[in-house]
Amino acid sequence: MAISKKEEFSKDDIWLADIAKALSHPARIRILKILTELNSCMVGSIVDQLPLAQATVSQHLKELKRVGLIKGEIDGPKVCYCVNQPVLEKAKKQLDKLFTTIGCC
Amino acid sequence: MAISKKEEFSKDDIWLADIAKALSHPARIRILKILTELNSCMVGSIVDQLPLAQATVSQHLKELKRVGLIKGEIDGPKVCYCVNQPVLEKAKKQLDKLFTTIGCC
DNA sequence: ATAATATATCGTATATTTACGATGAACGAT
DNA sequence: ATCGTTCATCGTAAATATACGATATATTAT
Repeated sequence: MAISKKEEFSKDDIWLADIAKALSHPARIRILKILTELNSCMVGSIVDQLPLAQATVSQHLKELKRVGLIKGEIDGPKVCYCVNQPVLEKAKKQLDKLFTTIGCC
Repeated sequence: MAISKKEEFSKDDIWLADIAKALSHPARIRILKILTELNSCMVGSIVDQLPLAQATVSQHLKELKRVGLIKGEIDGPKVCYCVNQPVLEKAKKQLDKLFTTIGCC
């Protein structure tokens, strides 16, 4: 695509677009829900509930981690992932702000 | 990516992911704001405010239209775009539901 | 009819995303 | 030390997204 023009927009818009990108695959939305549903948050448990290979799930987790929506703590050979509430709250706030700005509700 | 697995998720998750995808570029977030700010919503007015070529803006409008977030009415040689409130409201509702589900606020 | 204006679409180049198998790295148990 | 388990990363292939110039289409004005 030649050179990306994304950086020429406002910080806020770039940040929110990036959060939206992290939410733009059903697997990643499902993962967020699974992390909430399960007491355990091992990667294996997530893989079990998705129609995707372990390597693919790992990539999706990486994308969610990249924007800060989840965080992972190493626990022996396992990794325990969970939703990162502060970022989630910021995302909700910014999305609400956008919807208000563009006249919703 | 070989064959997409997106269809193997729930309708709701697919729909919300698709809305998120439409919001996943700062230009498209900016466009939604511009459509609200401007009394006029001609494509030309939008192009003037973005660092992108007309063809590129047209593509972004197409993506927003694809998911129903905006609609365009032909007005002579011009096209008047505006935010599609019902879809916007559904998007907000579904996003709120997601955030509530995953424990936010 | 012709010209000017507004927008969409086509063609194309490059970047990024999605998916997977295979491999590697880290840890716990034997 | 070796083995099994858990997860990330590498390499790779195909799909999709982004960007633009050029062109097509449609309407209004002359």
